[in-house]
Amino acid sequence: MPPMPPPSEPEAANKAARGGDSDAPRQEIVKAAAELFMDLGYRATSIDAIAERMGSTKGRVYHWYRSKAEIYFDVQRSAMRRLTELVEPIAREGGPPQQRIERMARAHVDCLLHDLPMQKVSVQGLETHVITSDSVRHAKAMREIVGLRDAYEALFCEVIDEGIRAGVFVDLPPRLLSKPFFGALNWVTIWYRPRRLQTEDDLQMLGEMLTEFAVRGILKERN
Amino acid sequence: MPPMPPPSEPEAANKAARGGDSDAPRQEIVKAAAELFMDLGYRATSIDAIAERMGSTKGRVYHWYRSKAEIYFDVQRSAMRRLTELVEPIAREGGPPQQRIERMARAHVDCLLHDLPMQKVSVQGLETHVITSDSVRHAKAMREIVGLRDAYEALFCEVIDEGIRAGVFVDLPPRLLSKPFFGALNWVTIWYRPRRLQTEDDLQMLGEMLTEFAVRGILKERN
DNA sequence: GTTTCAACATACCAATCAGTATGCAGCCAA
DNA sequence: TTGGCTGCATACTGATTGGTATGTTGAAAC
Repeated sequence: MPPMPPPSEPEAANKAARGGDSDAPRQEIVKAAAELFMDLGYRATSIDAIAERMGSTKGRVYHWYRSKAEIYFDVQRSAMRRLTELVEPIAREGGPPQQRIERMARAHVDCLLHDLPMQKVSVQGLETHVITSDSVRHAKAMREIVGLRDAYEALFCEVIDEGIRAGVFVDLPPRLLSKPFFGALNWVTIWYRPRRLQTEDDLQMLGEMLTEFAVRGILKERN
Repeated sequence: MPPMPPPSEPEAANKAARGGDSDAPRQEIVKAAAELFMDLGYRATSIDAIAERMGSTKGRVYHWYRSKAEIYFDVQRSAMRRLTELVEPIAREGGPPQQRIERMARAHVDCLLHDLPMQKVSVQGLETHVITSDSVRHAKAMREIVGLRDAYEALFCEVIDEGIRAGVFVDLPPRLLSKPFFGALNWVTIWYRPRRLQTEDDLQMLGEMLTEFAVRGILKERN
């Protein structure tokens, strides 16, 4: 595999953007790691492979991260942050619950499809494979990730609850109803493989189709 | 972990039941392996751990299997065989497509829930993590598993196609429509954790709820 | 110009683990 | 009773890999 050219993105002037923590080199590592986690899984991905994908060596990775698990948790954080940034504004909007949940689902799927590596790692229960190896050491980070996911799913559950009380969604516990709802959407991370000839239009149609399926699943039939 | 007592099942008289291949000790290994694959993932599961779970040692495992990948493929085969045995008869029955697809989905979910370890390993794209390590050596076994899964999914696609032509299901390619359909059902292998206080009734209600959600997703709305 | 330090690269270690080689007990046939 | 064979257990090896310890370099600070 030929070494990748340096990213040469507009990397200027975000040095101390955040608390001095989340940097540009860290994001590059997270991206490379997410791609490998997606293809090989967490265990099978070696730090050397992550470094090689960036055209560097292990030293660089361990300069920015103290362990592989820490990289993994950053992948999770990034994924949840992007989803929340996209979906939360829609959830806070007004309007009928049916339209809001549809727009939220659509944004959710679009994010999955356009950021597949990170989102695939995040969305599947891959975490269990990590915690079991070091259940004690990373308990705090695990709780944080679980908290982020719970808060994100709560956005949907609240809108679903609204729709139930309005009588337009089937009358079941929102927490339970959200499971197959997310299933219909998130399953795309399991079966979908990006093709060469796939256009942006194809992705849009796919997103629309999955969204409509999921919404039909919660809509009460109106005879 | 205390060593498990010997299974002491009715293990008599199935010695040469099949072609002399699939035996009772092999099934015990497959079961132990499936449970560990589910909890830890393929890579993180060591042969020693599989043996320890059976109260034996590595020698026993390697007496019946030549590699870890071979065990993995047997888990897949067993899972697909059970599903197909349950669902195929329903698919071959007569009756309206809506009722048939509902019964098939129900049988599918029930099988997932009652055989979680094997089915979870089978249903998720865990396979990719295996092939990438030895893509050439296990290509044949991989093709077999993929073939089994394709044939199984085709059972659903055919009934869906019937329903589309009858005008009761939404008019989309069955192959595509089946993706979120399976997603709504299969996602249960990701979020569901068996609880101590879970009764058989709870499982039944869960299966019913997921099935109804999935069927609503393909049903054309009748205004 | 030299001190300092961030940002890496290189070399190395210890642990894990798939797979192999070998030992060994019991059973069955001759 | 012996020879062979099945069904394991035990001992061992080579390869991988997470993590550490130690160089090295370029540039800013003074």
